[in-house]
Amino acid sequence: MKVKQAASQLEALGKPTRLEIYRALIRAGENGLAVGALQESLNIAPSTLSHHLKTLIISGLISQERQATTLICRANYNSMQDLVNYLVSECCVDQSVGTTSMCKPTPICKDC
Amino acid sequence: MKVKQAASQLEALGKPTRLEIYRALIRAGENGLAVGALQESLNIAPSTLSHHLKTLIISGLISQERQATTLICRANYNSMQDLVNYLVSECCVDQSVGTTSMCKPTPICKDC
DNA sequence: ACAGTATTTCTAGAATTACCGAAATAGGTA
DNA sequence: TACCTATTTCGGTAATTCTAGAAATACTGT
Repeated sequence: MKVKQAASQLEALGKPTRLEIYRALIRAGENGLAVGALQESLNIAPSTLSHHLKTLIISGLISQERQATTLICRANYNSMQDLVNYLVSECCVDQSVGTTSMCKPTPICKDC
Repeated sequence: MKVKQAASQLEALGKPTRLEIYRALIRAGENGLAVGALQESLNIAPSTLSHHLKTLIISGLISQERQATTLICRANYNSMQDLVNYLVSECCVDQSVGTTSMCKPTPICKDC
């Protein structure tokens, strides 16, 4: 993953409104949620919700599938996985030899 | 973790410049990096770097320790761990029973 | 105290973003 | 076709943010 794409995804999650949207989709699992259901449960203006969904879609974090007149939104779990991996993948690689790893006792990278 | 704090940390990582700063510190491990070393390797104006470091510090993602005239910056690994946990912690909890979990074959939550 | 290096604060302009109401579009159905 | 529901696009305002040069501050060593 390139830094620009990772930043785009992190920025997409960096506003409370969009983070709530995303977490609702994470909670929903593979069933996803309709735009209308999101709008009702989060209580934000339809145009605002649409705007935020677009941001999340462009970043690749979520996707939509049309079912008749409703649009089902789903979190893209692979994107989240890739993003987390990107954040921790180079953990400690520049660290001098012989020092204790920062990653213990709660390692964020598999090599530490 | 509250949504506002998580969003603050994600937003802090959501600009390429700050993400590069953060990743440099992740790579540096527990030794950390001086502000001046960051400035030289990333080639950004000192005032801009200072501004971004402040954002990262306020969000809790990094911290600084003074060593004589230089300030050593370090990534706060626990914060990253908490943030990742927050993102995936409620994965699939609203999902209907009987459906296959989205979390396979690359689970992002330990329960799936 | 003074000089020197390291870093932050101040200031300001350009650019981006959030937000929402109103109008427009997409798809389904009678 | 005409209508209905679901969702997006448009238009505009207010607020935030990025960026960096110049000045100010923090700390050390002499």
